[in-house]
Amino acid sequence: MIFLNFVIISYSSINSCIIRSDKKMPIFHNNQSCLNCQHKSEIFSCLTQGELGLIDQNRFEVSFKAGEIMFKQGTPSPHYICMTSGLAKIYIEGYGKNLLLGIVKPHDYILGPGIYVDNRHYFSAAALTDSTACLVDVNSYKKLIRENTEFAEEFMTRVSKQAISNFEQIISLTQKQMPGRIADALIYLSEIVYESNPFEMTISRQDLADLSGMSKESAIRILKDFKEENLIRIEGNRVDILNPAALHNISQVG
Amino acid sequence: MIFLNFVIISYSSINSCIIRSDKKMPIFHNNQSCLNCQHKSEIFSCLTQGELGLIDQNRFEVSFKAGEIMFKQGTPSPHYICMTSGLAKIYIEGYGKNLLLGIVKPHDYILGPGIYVDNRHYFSAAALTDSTACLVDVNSYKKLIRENTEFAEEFMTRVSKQAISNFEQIISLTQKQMPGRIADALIYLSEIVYESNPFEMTISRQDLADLSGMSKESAIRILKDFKEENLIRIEGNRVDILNPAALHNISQVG
DNA sequence: AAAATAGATTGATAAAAATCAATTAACAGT
DNA sequence: ACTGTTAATTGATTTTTATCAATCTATTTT
Repeated sequence: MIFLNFVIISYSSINSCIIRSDKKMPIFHNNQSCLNCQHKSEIFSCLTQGELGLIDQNRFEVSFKAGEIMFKQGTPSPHYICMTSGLAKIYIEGYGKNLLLGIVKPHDYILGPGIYVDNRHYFSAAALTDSTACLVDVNSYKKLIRENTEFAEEFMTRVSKQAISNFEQIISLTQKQMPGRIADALIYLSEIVYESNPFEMTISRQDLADLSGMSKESAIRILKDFKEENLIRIEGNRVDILNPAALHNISQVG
Repeated sequence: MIFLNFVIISYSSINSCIIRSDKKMPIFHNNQSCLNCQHKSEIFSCLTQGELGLIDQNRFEVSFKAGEIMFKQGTPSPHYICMTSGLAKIYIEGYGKNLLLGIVKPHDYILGPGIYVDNRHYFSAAALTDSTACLVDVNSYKKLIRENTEFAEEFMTRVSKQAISNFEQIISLTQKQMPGRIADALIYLSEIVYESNPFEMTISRQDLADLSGMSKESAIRILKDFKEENLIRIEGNRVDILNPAALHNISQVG
């Protein structure tokens, strides 16, 4: 019981930290090293060249096809994951259904509380689109946290910011009615995940429902209601938020 | 959006870290220092005498009457709180109603994600019974995290363990039906908070409802059902779990 | 002891949301 | 183009849960 979580989906991160050329592994689209990576998260600017090299030497890149499971709740977690392309969902497998915790994209990395407890995953991840990601040894990350105070402090700050937005999510799921929760999900997708409006929704209706803590039929009905109220327009997977102010209002009212 | 939280209610902590004698403040029942405190949380065993002294010099003790608010969501948070006697509830003030995140007792301390972000509280705390607590300067804690690697690592571990149990709470609230959630709450109260069976429930029905994410009427009805099924016995505030196995089963089934 | 107050309980009802069943649409493979 | 498969949609219905109103109980105040 009790509440209040931890780490996990960073707002941004090492990115383009692509492939280390290794003859035995398939070669991907880019094989630069972390050292000259152009899209590093600010948190990594705390690191020396040597420290970045440590990360670089303990990573490898994999690709996932849409729908593939990246890791599964309960399994050992020797790596954290930096998304380099595509989207993935993070979800808890609960009683019969899933709770979608969030969606990660390039610039995000995935790190769970298990790394400081028993090195197991406490949630699952699956690719939503064809994706590539760097898998980095967790111990090298923990080593940096131990040895670089600035890095550790920045990490704590990111974890904390995450925690604060999580509170909002908990309140949304437990205290808002379905329209409010769907409004929150649409705002999240538009403003945080796809960063555009209109946007192409690459998640299924079931995923949207899992993100909002309801059945997929209910999620579809709320979307329909919003459509009829001219709050949004939907054509296939293209979602256009016509009235963002009203949507934010629905989010507030619950 | 997204999820997954942070810090906050530690499983155990500095305790009996009672009053520093200060003529200008009311004197409480004990004025030993942290240095010879008999009930320190294991995490503080990482600290040197000097480090403990730092905590000792930056704390003071207050008492709260039952029902009094200890701090309020949104206000600045210059201290973290070590409970030294009594019980307190931690809750988020949501849309019209509260979500009770957990109950703290002596050996617990309260620390929120705000300390690494904007030094504000993201939840409120109120005394459930007459209580005493040490308020300790947050910066001295953060300083220790920065300077003592072992302490920092232990802190991360505690935060992570907390996070893991939080996942269970999120799943309970979002995926279980009312009987499952009340079962979880009763198990939490018996096994974690009061550590006894039967136990004297010092929280109100409204608090129980807030802890389980439902209306107080619904909480009462589920208790009645459990009583009629001979799972529990209730006399006033005394709760006796007659069939813990069945209660755990209800928790599992949802 | 009587009155006042707040909390607990109960029943009746309404609202919210899930489930079930069926249909339609989209799409991959042949 | 046809077939099979999966996802999306819709309507009908049931289940779950909240709300409302009233009563009861315990406790405190006078």
